[in-house]
Amino acid sequence: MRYHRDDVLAHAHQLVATYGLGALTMRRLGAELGVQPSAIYHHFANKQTLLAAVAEEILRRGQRPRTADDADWTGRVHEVCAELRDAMLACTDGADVVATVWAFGMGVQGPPLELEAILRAAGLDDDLALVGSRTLLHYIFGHAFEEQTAIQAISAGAVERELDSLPDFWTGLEVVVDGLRSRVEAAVRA
Amino acid sequence: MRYHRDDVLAHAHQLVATYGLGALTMRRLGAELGVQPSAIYHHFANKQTLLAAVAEEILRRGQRPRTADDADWTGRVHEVCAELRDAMLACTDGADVVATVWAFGMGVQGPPLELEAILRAAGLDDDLALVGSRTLLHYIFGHAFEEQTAIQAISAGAVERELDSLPDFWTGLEVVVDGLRSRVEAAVRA
DNA sequence: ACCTGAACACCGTTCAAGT
DNA sequence: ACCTGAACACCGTTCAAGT
Repeated sequence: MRYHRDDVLAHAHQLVATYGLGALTMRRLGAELGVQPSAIYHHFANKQTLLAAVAEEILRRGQRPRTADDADWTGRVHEVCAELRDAMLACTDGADVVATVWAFGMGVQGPPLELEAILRAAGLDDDLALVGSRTLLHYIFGHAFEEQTAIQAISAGAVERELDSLPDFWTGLEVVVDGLRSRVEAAVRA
Repeated sequence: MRYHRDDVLAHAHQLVATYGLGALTMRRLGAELGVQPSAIYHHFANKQTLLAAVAEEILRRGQRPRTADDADWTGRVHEVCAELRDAMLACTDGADVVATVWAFGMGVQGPPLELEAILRAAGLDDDLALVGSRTLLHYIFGHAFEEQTAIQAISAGAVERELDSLPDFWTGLEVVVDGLRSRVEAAVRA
């Protein structure tokens, strides 16, 4: 059996989604495809590149059509944040994968660019739109990573942490959005 | 030569601080101490436990005396956030280590508890103080992790990202604090 | 274009046994 | 209490060679 890049990527994504990031191994991926580990290197330069592709795939699968709602910037921010969060939570270790790839500056540029554009359209200058976009991202990544890790740690039996000690996602997001609102109002007044 | 737990921990911390998280290996740690890899397991149950101890050590070394300034809660929040951030940035991969250990719910409880207490003292109820503390933490972890990774990627020659595309830490923190301020003012009015 | 086979230089962890 | 020595079951990556 001979594979293309997309076949290998699909299998890599399925491996992560089903068994978690720890299961994504060049050797295991090769074995599941019935191929030598070294064969993977024909499709991806190294594991980091493969992982970046998996992150993009996680986001791609989570994409939803935007509801045309140009009136309120906060509604548009919520929509993008919810899509990003849901995409990560739909995949085992999804937050870890996406946040790691993002931190290394490899791809995962859709959501941050979209948030930046929304904040600029709301009236913020370029610098503040960048800061706002990144602050939202850090919050979303941090919350999703923590929530996902806690859920998995609990379901794995290592009950060292209680699920109810996890604060609600939307309450925290609202705090950040409130902070941005004060900047938007100041910008609109000027 | 025979070692105690603290000797092993000090060497593990130094390994991470000098060469990064990737250099922290049970085998390498043993080799540097002139001991078999299996000897480490006499002092730490496994690598995860050792890593948690390293995270605590990173925070311990970054501890600073608090300037007694009870008047303004925002000043106290800034102080804790700055200490946490500086502690992580003082160690190679410090943000990665501390955020990972935190997400796994093993230790690293000082800063979040301190932030919670400050927010409660400012007038927020328990739920909002928890949300606020976590939101600040996610922001600090996310920003420090990204900044540290970018700096190291650039200094390693892999210049795929520009340092000036990193938004300022304090501007983003101010956005979150502004969001919290609106909650504190609402709580004080009630 | 896609893959094999073999090798290199590593991992974490366990466990019986030693002092 | 602290460590040895050996083993088990893995890693990512390279590279010449095959079809």
